[in-house]
Amino acid sequence: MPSAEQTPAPRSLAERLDHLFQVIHPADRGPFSYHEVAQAIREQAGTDGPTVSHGTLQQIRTGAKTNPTIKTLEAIAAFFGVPAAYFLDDTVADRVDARLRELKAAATQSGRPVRLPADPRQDELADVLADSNIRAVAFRLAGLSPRALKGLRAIVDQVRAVEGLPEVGRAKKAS
Amino acid sequence: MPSAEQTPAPRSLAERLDHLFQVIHPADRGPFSYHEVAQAIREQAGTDGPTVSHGTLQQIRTGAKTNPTIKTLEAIAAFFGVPAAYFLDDTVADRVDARLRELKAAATQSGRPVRLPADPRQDELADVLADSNIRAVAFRLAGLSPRALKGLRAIVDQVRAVEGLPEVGRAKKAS
DNA sequence: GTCCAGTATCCACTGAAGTAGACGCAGAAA
DNA sequence: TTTCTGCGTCTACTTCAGTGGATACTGGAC
Repeated sequence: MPSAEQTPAPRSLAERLDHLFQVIHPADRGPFSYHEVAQAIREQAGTDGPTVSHGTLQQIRTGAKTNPTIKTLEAIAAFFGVPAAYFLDDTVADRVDARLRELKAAATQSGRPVRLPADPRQDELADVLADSNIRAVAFRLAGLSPRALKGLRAIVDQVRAVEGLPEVGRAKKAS
Repeated sequence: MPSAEQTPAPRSLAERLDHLFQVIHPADRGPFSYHEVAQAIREQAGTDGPTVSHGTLQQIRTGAKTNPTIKTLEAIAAFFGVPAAYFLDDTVADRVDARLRELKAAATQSGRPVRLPADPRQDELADVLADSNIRAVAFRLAGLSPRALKGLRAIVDQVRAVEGLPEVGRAKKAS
């Protein structure tokens, strides 16, 4: 039952970031570019939050820099919607990767949401934010009591109805 | 599941390191000194591992430096026997602190120094196994609008607060 | 073919993290 | 008392993480 992941090799920081780039991206296109991520982090952070340059992203991903500061790490993690501990802790990394697979499967099942036909580039941005927000919610579920989760499930079902989304059959259980 | 801890959870990096200094030390004496920790890390690491100077320890603990590199963090965490994610992730920090309290209570009776030889992350396996309810919610998130997801995130955060769970996400609140 | 927009990579520069020595201040021993 | 030892703090210096512009490459539009 614990779909035992057998990626035994303790992956390096570069490999972990590369993995995020490969796995997390809009469904209808390829991975993010360094400039994209850097700019998104810059906008999302505003004035208070930490930012990361495209150069730093490239250097960390390619292994040229192996010892970033925690603020850099947190900024990157926040963009991809994963806890910063993902880069430091094998256990956290495995759990996150497992959940990422679940979310990816769920997203492909429900199909792409239809969005306003505005600027196609903004459409992609909205897609990205959606994925990121899903992860933000999903990670917050850990530790909640079954009772609370049941209540939340009902709430989400109601929200789905409001937004005109189909019901989720409980038979869906992509292993 | 962790009983709702009421202790004032250390939040900032400085507070967390200070907490480790206060909690983890030989039973028959006071806390470690910076020089002690620095030298112990130096010896324990040998030639390959990362080291930390006494100045760095003091600066981080007092808040003079708030953005260390991950190798510095890992070296400190290794000495105190806690996962490096302790400094970044509230959930990990709470779990470790709970375990530390247990060990301290047991150690003060037996007169042994407080250490963390065991892996404090084994508890997370239970969380993973209890994920069926989480999956049920997560599946329903796919396709929802960013606006709805943001609202749900707030709801989940409130539920977490009600159940005494720590906040999720970037723990940093750079003053 | 020529542009052009977007990409990854490289690299000189800036600034902050890390270092290690100096300093002052305790408390204990002589 | 003085001396010594060990402590935390401070700080000049070194090192390297982070930045951002330059560069070259690619694929598509014309």
